[in-house]
Amino acid sequence: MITLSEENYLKAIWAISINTTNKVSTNAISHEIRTSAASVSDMLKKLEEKTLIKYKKYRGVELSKKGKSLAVSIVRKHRLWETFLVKKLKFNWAEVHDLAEQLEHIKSPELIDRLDTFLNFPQFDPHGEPIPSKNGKIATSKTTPLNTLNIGSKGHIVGVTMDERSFLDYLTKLNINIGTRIEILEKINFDQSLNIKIENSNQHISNDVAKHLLIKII
Amino acid sequence: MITLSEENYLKAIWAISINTTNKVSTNAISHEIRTSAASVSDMLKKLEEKTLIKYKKYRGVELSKKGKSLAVSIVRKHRLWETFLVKKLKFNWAEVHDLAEQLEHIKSPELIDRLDTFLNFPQFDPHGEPIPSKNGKIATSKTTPLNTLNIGSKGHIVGVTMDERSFLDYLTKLNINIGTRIEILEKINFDQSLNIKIENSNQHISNDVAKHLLIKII
DNA sequence: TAAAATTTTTAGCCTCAACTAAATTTTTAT
DNA sequence: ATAAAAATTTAGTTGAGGCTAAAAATTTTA
Repeated sequence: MITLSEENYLKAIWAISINTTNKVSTNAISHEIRTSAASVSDMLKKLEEKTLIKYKKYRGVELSKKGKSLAVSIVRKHRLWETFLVKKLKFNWAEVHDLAEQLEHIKSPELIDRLDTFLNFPQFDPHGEPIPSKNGKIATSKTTPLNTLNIGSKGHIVGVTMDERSFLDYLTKLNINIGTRIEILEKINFDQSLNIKIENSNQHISNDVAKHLLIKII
Repeated sequence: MITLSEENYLKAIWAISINTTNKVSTNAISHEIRTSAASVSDMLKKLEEKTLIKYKKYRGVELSKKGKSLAVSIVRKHRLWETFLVKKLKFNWAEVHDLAEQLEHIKSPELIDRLDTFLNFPQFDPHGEPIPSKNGKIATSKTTPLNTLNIGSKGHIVGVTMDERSFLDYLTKLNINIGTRIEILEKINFDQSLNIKIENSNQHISNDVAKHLLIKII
C-alpha cells in the first residue's frame, strides 16, 4: 500500500521532471515539498525499495514506469477535483488548490471515474492545465509562456503554471482569467517586465508573473 | 489540530453513546474501531488532555461539549458525502460507506457547506439516517426497529442502523430499500425471527437483521 | 588540481498511533 | 468476603515520517 506521504513525493518528482530532462535532485524535491534534504534522502530509499523510482545515491532520481503512472493518476485526481470544486460547488479558482491536495489522496478508482463522468470528461482544469485521461494520456496544446513572446503578439490566456493562492489572487485583481485576451505592448529591458493590454486596459507585470502565464497566439 | 485518528475515536464514542445512557467503556470503543484496549487507553489520555472527553481511569468516558460538537460535525460530513455519492455519482447505497469514511476527514468547513447547498440541504442520507445541520441539530422522527413491532403491524422502511456492506447487500437481495412497504406476518418464538411481507412477496428474516431496520408505522 | 563550497547522506532523536505482555483495578460468582 | 474472571492500564516495542547535526561525496572556483 502506498502512503499519503509517498504519493506526495511521487507527485513532486513528476512535477519537477516535466521541466528538465535531467534527473531530479534531492534538493529540488526538498524545496518542492518544503522538507529537509535528509528526510528526502530517507524517503528515496523507501521509494526505490518499492520500485517506484530509479535512484542511485548522490546521482539524482527518476520515476519508474509504475511510479510515473501513479504520479499521473494523482495529478488526474487533483485536477478533476479542482474542476468539481469550481464547476459544481462554485469555488473560485484561487481557492481550490489546497482542498484538491487533500481530495487527491482519496483511494477509489471507481470514485474518480464516476467524477470524470459526472463532470462530462473535462479536458482542462480551472487553471487551464490538462487533465490526464484514465489511461495516463495528457493533452498538450501548443502554448507559449507570456514572457517569451515578442512585442505586438496577441493571444489569449489558456493556462497558468503556478497554483499558489497569492499568485491567483493577484491575477484576479488584474482581471486575468482563463480566456482573457492579451497583447504585448512593450518589454522593459532592465528587468524583463512587460506592458500588456488586458482586454481593454493597459497593465504592467513582472517577468516573474509573465513566465507563469500560458498564451495561445492568434 | 485534531488528527484523523482522534476524529475516529470521537465518532466511535458518539456512536456508542447514542445507544446507552452510561459512560462509554474502553472495551466498547476497542470493539467499535477494531483496535486493542491498550491503544484505546492511550488515546483516551490524549483526548482528555485536549478536553475533548471527560475521562477517569477505569470509569469510562463521555464526550465534552467540544468533543460532541466535533463528533457531530464528522457525522454530518460523512452523511453529506454519502448523499453526494448516491445522488450525484450514482453509487448504490451499499458501496458508499467506506468511501465516506475517507471523505469525512477532509478539512474545510467551506467545502461541506457548499456541498450541503449543492445537494439542496438534504435531511436524510441514503440509509435514512438524519444529517446533522450546520449548527449540530439532528432531526428525529418517531421510528421503531422492526423487531419490536407486533404481528399485523404495517409500515415502511425509513432507515437502517448498520452500514456494513454485507448487510446492505443482503437487504438489496431481499428487495428492501428506503421506502419499501413492510408488514409483520409472524414471529417465531424460538429465535425471534420474523415472517414479513415485503411489497408483495413473503420473506423470512432473522431478529439480527430486523433490529437494524427502522420502520415508520402507518 | 587542490581547496572551498555545495549537495547529499548518515546517525541519532522525536512524535504519533499502533501493538503485545504484564500488572492493576473492578466486577462477578461462589 | 474472597477468589476468580473480566476489564483496563502501564510498560516496553515497532514503524512511519519528520527533524538537526555531523560526515561524506560531488561540484565549483581560484
